[in-house]
Amino acid sequence: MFNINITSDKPIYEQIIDNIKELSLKNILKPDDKLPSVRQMASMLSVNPNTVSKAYQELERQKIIHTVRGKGTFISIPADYPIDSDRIIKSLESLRTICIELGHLGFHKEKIFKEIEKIYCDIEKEG
Amino acid sequence: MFNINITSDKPIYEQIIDNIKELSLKNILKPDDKLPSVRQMASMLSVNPNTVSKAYQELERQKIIHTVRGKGTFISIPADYPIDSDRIIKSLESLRTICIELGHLGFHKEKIFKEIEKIYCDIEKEG
Amino acid sequence: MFNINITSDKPIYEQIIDNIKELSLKNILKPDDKLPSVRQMASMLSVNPNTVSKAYQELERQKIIHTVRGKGTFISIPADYPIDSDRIIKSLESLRTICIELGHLGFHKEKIFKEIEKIYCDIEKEG
Amino acid sequence: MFNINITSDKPIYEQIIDNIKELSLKNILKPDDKLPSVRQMASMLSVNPNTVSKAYQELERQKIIHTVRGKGTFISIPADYPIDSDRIIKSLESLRTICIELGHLGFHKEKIFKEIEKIYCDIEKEG
DNA sequence: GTGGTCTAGACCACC
DNA sequence: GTGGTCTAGACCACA
Repeated sequence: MFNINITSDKPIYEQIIDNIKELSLKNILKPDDKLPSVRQMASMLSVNPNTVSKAYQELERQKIIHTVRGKGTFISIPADYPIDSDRIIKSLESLRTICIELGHLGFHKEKIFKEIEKIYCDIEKEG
Repeated sequence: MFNINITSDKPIYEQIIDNIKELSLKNILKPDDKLPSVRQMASMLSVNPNTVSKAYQELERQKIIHTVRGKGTFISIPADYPIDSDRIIKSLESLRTICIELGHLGFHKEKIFKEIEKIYCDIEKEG
Repeated sequence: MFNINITSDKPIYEQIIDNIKELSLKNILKPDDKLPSVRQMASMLSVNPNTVSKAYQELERQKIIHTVRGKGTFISIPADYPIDSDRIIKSLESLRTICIELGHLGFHKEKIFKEIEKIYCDIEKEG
Repeated sequence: MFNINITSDKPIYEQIIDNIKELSLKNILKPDDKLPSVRQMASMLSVNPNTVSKAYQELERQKIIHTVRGKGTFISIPADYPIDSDRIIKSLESLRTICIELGHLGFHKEKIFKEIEKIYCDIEKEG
């Protein structure tokens, strides 16, 4: 279920975040589903609990999960208006950077569209 | 011409790389155009020459620029078959991650397509 | 273990690269073995950490080593298909240049073969 | 006849040296043949005369060519005993380094032998 | 003039 | 603890 690559240049805590976001978007993790505890998750993934903790904190900050003291951590109901304009701006900048990079790698607009179709095809497969 | 943000979390040398890639894709920097020398660029950007040098070296590895000994650094002619499959895989993974992130921010497929149209509109404006 | 000659005309970071490649080919450094940390290696060789870092980064680009975040740097398992055709072309050009140079120094084909036998004898001694 | 690549990482003056050594070994340039003057060579190759001059000086130091004042520069008769042991040691070290590099690129002894056969095949073609 | 290498020393993110 | 980035300033080879 979780893809973690300790060799990757991407920090492990970010990979955990990405995994949970993906499972949530795919509706495999649904609102009010309980996440494994920090320690369970850490031993599942063979990583340091601090790393998992950092991921959970960031996800909480982004209102994707929330913690109930003494109960555990749960997937949140997506807000209608996230309006975290900083994150939007950053994401759109990243999108721009990647389009440029892909441009240099021979991917032009239509080819990028096709790749995105593929990604959505995968994301919406479940649900 | 160059947008560098010293306070950004993205390393300066990567920002330089991104800027040059963008200018090259926009055809503002054309093949055989001379880039500012390492020292010129460094003083333009108020940055250490080593930082510029690192950016140039990475761009050279990616065959986007090349150096002529004692003369300077020049934009290369795009190769017909670059195909650095590692870079392609990484870029497509980033694209996937960003689509998921944008999904959580309320951007679904059609909205992402519109954003990419905007990006291409900007890139191809010159030419 | 490591032969570094500060007065050599060959850059120190390249000498470090060559040393690690040799130890790896001799199987003295085996896959998953941990390399000394950048700082350890730097103090071992009485060299600046940045210089070691540059060597490690180049070795990583060549997929001979890889880093695990927060853990250190490790010898990689040789890929089945590395095939960096640029590096192969460059190496064969160097081989050609050296054969010509050795030709001028009185080494002809058979004598070069004998030298290579010696080199392989040394490389395969361990293992 | 001359292959010079100003984009190469190898200094131009070394490329000139390599070219002349190769032509000499192939016996296309024979003892007592006159080389183009520094200026002729420079304009032939579109390089700076200083660069050609540096190459000629190094070739003279290696006793591969010699200058007759007022007459020009000529290919020397190969000495029976070059005994430039420094150059021999350096060349054999380079040979070793390249064998190791080629080892990492999937070329083992027999394959290297084959490459050398190819090189000699090319060198001795003329004669 | 150009880029390439190296040092000493600092700060940071990640685990 | 690890590696990654950056600075300031030096020296060198090449053209």
